[in-house]
Amino acid sequence: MAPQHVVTRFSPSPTGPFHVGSARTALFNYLFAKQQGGKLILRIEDTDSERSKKEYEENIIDGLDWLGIDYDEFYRQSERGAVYRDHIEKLITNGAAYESMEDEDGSDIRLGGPHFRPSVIRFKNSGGIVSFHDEIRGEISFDVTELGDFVIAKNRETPLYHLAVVVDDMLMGVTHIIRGEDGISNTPRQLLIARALGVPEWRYAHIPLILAPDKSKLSKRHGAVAITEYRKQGYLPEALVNFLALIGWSSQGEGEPEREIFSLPELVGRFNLSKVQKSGAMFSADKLKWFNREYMKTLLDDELLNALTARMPEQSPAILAKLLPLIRERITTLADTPTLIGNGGELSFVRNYTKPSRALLKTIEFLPRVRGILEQVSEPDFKAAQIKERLWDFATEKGRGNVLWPLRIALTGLERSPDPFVVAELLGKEETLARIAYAQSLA
RNA sequence: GGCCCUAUCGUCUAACGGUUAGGACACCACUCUUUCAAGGUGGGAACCCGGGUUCGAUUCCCGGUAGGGUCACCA
Repeated sequence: MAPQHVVTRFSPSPTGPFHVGSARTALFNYLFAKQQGGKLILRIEDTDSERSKKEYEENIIDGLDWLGIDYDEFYRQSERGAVYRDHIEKLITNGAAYESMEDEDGSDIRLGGPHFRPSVIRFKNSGGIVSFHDEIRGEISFDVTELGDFVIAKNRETPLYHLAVVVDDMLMGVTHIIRGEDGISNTPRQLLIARALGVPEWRYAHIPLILAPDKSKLSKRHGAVAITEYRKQGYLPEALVNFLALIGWSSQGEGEPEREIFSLPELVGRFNLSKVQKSGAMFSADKLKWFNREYMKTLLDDELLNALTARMPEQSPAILAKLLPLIRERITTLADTPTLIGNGGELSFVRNYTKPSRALLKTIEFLPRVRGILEQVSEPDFKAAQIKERLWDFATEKGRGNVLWPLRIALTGLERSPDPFVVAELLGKEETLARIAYAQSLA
């Protein structure tokens, strides 16, 4: 048999914002396809014109782009009406489907009355056991008898989900169907249709669902689920991708170094369907934060600065640049920065001087001496390390708590802030001396 | 409820019959710093239960229990 080119597809329905669960499904499809040297198809399943919205389609496309998941082909089911129509005809012609005038209970639906409904197209189901191989779970079988003659199209023009999916997967040359675990129960119906159409079967892989803290399927009511939301919250796409890849999949194994940080290309290299977990996994916001921090550490200074200034155009880039090292070690996401430099924030002292309260200062006894020492430090030497060196012995002699704490409070007025040496450098000699003098006067 | 899937620290996971059951996140302690953050060091913490199979089961099989998914003229 000739080697078959791998084709996977990600097929969201645009009925809501791009969800982290969908994003992970998309990612797994991408990783597998790329690794196999195959292609990924993005197929918008918008046959339900009532619920499908253009804005959601855009949201999905933008989200994929932001995450760096690119695809090779794009389709929209709403534009493929003729294709489905032909296959509905074909199924009716070869006797696999029929136009049904009866309701589930067998009553004729054309007779009018309060329950009048138009006729539908049903699949003629002869029952029996249908089984398939799942790459992750192994053999799965269903008794399809109970499914009855299920509906595959509203009429000769309008396909329903199962039919559209099967026709598309067939025509688009899909080889591997990688989707959420909730698709397992759809599989037998689709397989029945596929057999009637004479499709060689696909390889299936049903990946576990992402669970909320209460172990139910993750949804809106559990907080942020939209990719857009994470973007807004200042997460880096690389961090989100890395995190998502490691929910329900692990590269760890015999001989593998125990590592968790992987770039997208590295993930492509290591991905393996058979190492995908069988059980659902909870979404851990803490772990995501950790990944984000790890990725932020790797940002170069100017990259971080650019990201920050883009988010806070009203903020002076000069101040941002000055505070960068301090911001860097304090933020989890880019969005944390405004609270840090905003009023009352740990780094707010550069722009606003909060008047130190007497109680917070504790003692001002040594402030004059401190000021005296700092006056001796030359302008070019007014750096954290030098300032610390000059002050250290005196502080140690008098008790560091008695010297350093009041100094820091005098300079910032804040209960929490970076250490006094760094603060002094940031403020500059003149401002530092002025603030100390002011604090002294508070007695 | 029927059908289907699943079951290792609180969470994400490693292990593919014999291990002191490993790592990461979170947590706690200590350290650095008399603040905060970051850093460093250390610690507590798991094989759902019951039967088999086997010299030996976390690992294989069966049952139970629990959790999840799905039961549309939605996708």
